[in-house]
Amino acid sequence: MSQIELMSTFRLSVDCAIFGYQDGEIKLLLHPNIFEPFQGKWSLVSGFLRGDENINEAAERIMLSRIGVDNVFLKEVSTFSETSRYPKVRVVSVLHYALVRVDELQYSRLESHGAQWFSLNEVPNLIMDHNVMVKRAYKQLQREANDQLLGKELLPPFFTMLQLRNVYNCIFQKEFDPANFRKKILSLGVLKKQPFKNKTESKKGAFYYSFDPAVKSYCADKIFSLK
Amino acid sequence: MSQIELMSTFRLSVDCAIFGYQDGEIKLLLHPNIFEPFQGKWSLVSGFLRGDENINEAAERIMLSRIGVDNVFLKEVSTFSETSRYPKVRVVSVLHYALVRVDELQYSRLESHGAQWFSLNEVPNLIMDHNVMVKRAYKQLQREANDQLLGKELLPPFFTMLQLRNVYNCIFQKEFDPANFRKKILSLGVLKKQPFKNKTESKKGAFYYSFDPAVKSYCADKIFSLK
DNA sequence: GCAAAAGTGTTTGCCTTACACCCATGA
DNA sequence: TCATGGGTGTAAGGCAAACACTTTTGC
Repeated sequence: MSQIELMSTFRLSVDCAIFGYQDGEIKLLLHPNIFEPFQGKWSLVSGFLRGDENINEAAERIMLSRIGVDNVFLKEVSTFSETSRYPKVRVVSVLHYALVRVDELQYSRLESHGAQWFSLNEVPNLIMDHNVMVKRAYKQLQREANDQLLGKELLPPFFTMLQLRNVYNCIFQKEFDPANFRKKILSLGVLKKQPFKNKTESKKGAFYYSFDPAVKSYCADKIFSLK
Repeated sequence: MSQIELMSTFRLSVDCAIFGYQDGEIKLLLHPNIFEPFQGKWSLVSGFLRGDENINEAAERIMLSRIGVDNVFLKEVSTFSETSRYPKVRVVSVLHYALVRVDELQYSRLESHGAQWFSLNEVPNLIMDHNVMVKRAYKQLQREANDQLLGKELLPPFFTMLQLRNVYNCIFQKEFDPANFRKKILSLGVLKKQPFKNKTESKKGAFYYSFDPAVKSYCADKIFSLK
């Protein structure tokens, strides 16, 4: 066993599967890689850990510098460490997933990097093991969307029950019953009814809701049984 | 920003919270650290990633070399990457948890390293952030014990319903109702009744069960609602 | 016979699901 | 007036918690 093998040097990459909600579906933000040998191929948003930050700080820095959003919903998913996943240099990645409001992103910054939103069923071939990462990140998103009420991170501050239900329909790839969805969500006690209506999506008009900032922990138990 | 900060060199540590089941309770295997400045203080079982292996292989190598067991149930939990968590060198850790059968361990190997089993409510002060690691690993164990029927990894090949229930009582820190537990577990359809009984734990004698090797995925949904 | 665990059955109440039904209104 | 989503109500079914009850056998 050579000394190189025992004391390997490598770089730690922080990769972010960034999910947004646009045109009634969950989308994934990709950008073209700028380094050889992957130049031009689509990739998750990523960067290397620096000496003056922990992994979470690195993820926040990368999100801010690449898409210009701060205070992002960010969760660690898992590591990727196959020895041959990157040529020449050993790179270990820590995958995260992020939820962002598409309208909050600075399009100028996105476009300057060539970033684009992709539907989840139209994700192209990505570099390295990034296609596997997308699948795993999405699974974790599904699991956690059932542990707590997400949506705050994907929707504008005020949203209708229809909009929230559409998000959940997308995430879980199923049609929730409108009546039961409403009752279940309201019973969680984390939404605040607003005194004004959205009239663009129905004739009658639907009240807007927002997340009650007074409630910290959204849900202790599972939201849906998903049978 | 100095070059050091941008291109930090660091080592990647693989840490294992090893859980076993002994004397009717869940225990944690610790060993005394051998490196300065932590020499002699209790620590999780850990080692550094080498250049010729991925993280999972490293964890398996460490488990085999330290406690002499192969084919261990191993799950990645999360990373720990505070910049100041280790003096001088930057060390990023990937925490795992492992389930082992206490009787399978080679005691000679354990003792040569000075390793010891600790009750979960008697865990001493550990080095670095290892106490936080133990808590997080245990929480993940709880979550996953509700996603799938564990126990195979902690109990001998043949076990009674009482033994399995005791494991679950320990993991979830609650008393499951014997009748309901039996019905719930058997309804999962993953256990195989054996044609012989254990007579040491009750007068009447309880049939042994084993995990049915034909069943791969133990449980798709939650086992207990845990309200 | 007593105690103690094994094992089965039953009742109760809650939660989910499915769906009926009325409301409001733009086209 | 008709279609569409908003919103409320309710009946049926499934499931889990609580617990009664019988079995078995070492002491």
